[in-house]
Amino acid sequence: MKKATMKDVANLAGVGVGTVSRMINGTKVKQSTYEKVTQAIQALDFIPDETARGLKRAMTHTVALIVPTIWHPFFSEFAYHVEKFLSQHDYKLYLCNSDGQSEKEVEYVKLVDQNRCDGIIAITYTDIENYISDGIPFVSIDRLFTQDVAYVASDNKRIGQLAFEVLVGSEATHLAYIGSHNLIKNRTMERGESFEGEAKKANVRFSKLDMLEPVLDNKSQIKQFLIAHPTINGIFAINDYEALDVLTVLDELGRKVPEDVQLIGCDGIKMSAERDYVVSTIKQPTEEMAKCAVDMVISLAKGEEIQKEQLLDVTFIQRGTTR
Amino acid sequence: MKKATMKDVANLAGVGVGTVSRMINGTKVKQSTYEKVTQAIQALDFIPDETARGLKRAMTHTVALIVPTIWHPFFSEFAYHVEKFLSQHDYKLYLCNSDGQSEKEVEYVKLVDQNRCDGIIAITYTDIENYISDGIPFVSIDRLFTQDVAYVASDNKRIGQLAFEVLVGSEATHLAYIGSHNLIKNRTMERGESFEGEAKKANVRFSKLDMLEPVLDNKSQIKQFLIAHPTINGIFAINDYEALDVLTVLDELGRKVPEDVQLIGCDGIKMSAERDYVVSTIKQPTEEMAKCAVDMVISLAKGEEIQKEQLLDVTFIQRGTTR
DNA sequence: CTGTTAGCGCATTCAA
DNA sequence: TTGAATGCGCTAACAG
Repeated sequence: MKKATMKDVANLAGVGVGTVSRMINGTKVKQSTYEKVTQAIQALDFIPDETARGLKRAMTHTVALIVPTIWHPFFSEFAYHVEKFLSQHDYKLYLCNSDGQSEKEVEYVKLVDQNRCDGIIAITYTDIENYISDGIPFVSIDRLFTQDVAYVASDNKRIGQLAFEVLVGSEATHLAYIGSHNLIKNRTMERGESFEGEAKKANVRFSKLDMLEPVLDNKSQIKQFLIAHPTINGIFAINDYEALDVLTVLDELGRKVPEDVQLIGCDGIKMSAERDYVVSTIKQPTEEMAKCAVDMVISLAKGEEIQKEQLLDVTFIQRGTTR
Repeated sequence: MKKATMKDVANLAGVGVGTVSRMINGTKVKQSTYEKVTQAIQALDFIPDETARGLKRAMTHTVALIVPTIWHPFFSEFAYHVEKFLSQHDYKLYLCNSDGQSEKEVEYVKLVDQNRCDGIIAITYTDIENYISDGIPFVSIDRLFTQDVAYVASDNKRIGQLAFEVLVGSEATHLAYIGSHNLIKNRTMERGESFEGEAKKANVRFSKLDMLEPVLDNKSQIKQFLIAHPTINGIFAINDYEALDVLTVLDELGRKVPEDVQLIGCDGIKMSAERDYVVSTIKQPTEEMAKCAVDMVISLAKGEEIQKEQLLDVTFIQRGTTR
């Protein structure tokens, strides 16, 4: 049977379409009509056409999430929470994998102009700020824009400090930072900078390996570095993947973790909700970041004024790679 | 500036709206008008309103993907590929986390009736077949429906066979299957069944631990089982997570892998594209499954007739838990 | 090849 | 409180 429209409902209930529309949108109607219409809706299995509503209201109740790839535990955890919170507000989510390519990001940003979604939450590490037509509801994650773009990020400076505190607190005497970066300024760089800053300030022995992306021979560079600095006994890696690679290399070098060397990662990734963290780590508050981003983007979509910057706190998670 | 509409473009170019529409939809027009219109489009930054197109054509070029949770490497890999293939066909993807709850699945299935999407790809382990109004474009993954629902699955019988062949081929003499299942009939159960069948057929010593979900004390049950059957030296786990738990328990019991005991998981999960598999495993052809599902759902959305059953082949991936 | 027009299904204005 | 009418932006049918 063909899908029922509002007109069908109105006819069956013996009222005007306007009345049905108002009822659906929550305007109060007389009790008797309410019942008639409700019956008609049920009888016809009527479900409002969201496309038509979208056209009329110029609002889709949809948000696009742009990530480099959903196939990564940090992004998939984030996406999970974003969808959860959006869903609580009755919003739908477009999933957009950019593969880190600027052109794809730009393509997905157009979803707003096409009226396919009301706003965008994006994790990008390329240069797209120039393509964000201003005025579109856009919330960036962990990214510092020069322009007037809303963002939520975890406190990356605090991450470096915390890593320092933990390592020194458990008697590391020669610290090292191991990480990589690309040319776009993003906030993860601050992790290493503040870690280094703390070490220098406290006059603790410090070395670093900061590679320029794309990094092809990550593990061999790490190995070289660790051989060159054999006294390192406290390592802070820029993220948990890097930490896992460091762990592998340490193992190859026959160095015991955490007895000989302690290691802290960053991000707090887990393969999935019920699995454990992979190393001792500084955890980003993924769920709060998602909630924050959702609240912001919905507010922006409604044209409300918001606090454009949100910095959230991080926590240390103790696992097997520190004592 | 307000968004330009087709009418604006038509006015500026001095043509009718129909002409503009036809141009956008690829109908041939005279070279001179083509140029005029193209200029007007660029001048006005015109982007067609997809909501209006959707209303008119009753087609949204959007597909919904329902998964238990995107925060799981198998589902996020699958979702990654699904989005990639959809994108190649110029389709968008709604991400839907069901948390394994039937009500949420039903809610998301309604997206089709709301005209928010043209079809659905779903990985479900609950009893929703009754809620799928027939006729809606629905493709199920790894799930055996009693009704006339299209599905794509990997060859789960072959999975069990392959696991058997590999283990026996590398000289395991006492095989075991470790897994769990719930009450909904799904195809993963076939993995253990065919594995057991092969063992019986070949007269190889065989034990099994098949737990009923929800399993609360997975590892302790595994430990008990392995202690009760100390001669087991070849284990097939229903999936890679189960295999990881088995690995942990074996380690606790001081049994060397793969020297004392060999272990094969299933699914072939990786934390992300560039990371490695976590154990020796029988890999599901995730990417092909995604391609297949996308092709099927788009065909169904177009009203085409399709082959409703697709069984795809699996492969053994050798890693550190087998010799 | 092109302009005009009639809806797609709904929300909203204006009268009643 | 309600019905009727108008139009959101676009596509497709029709006439030229």
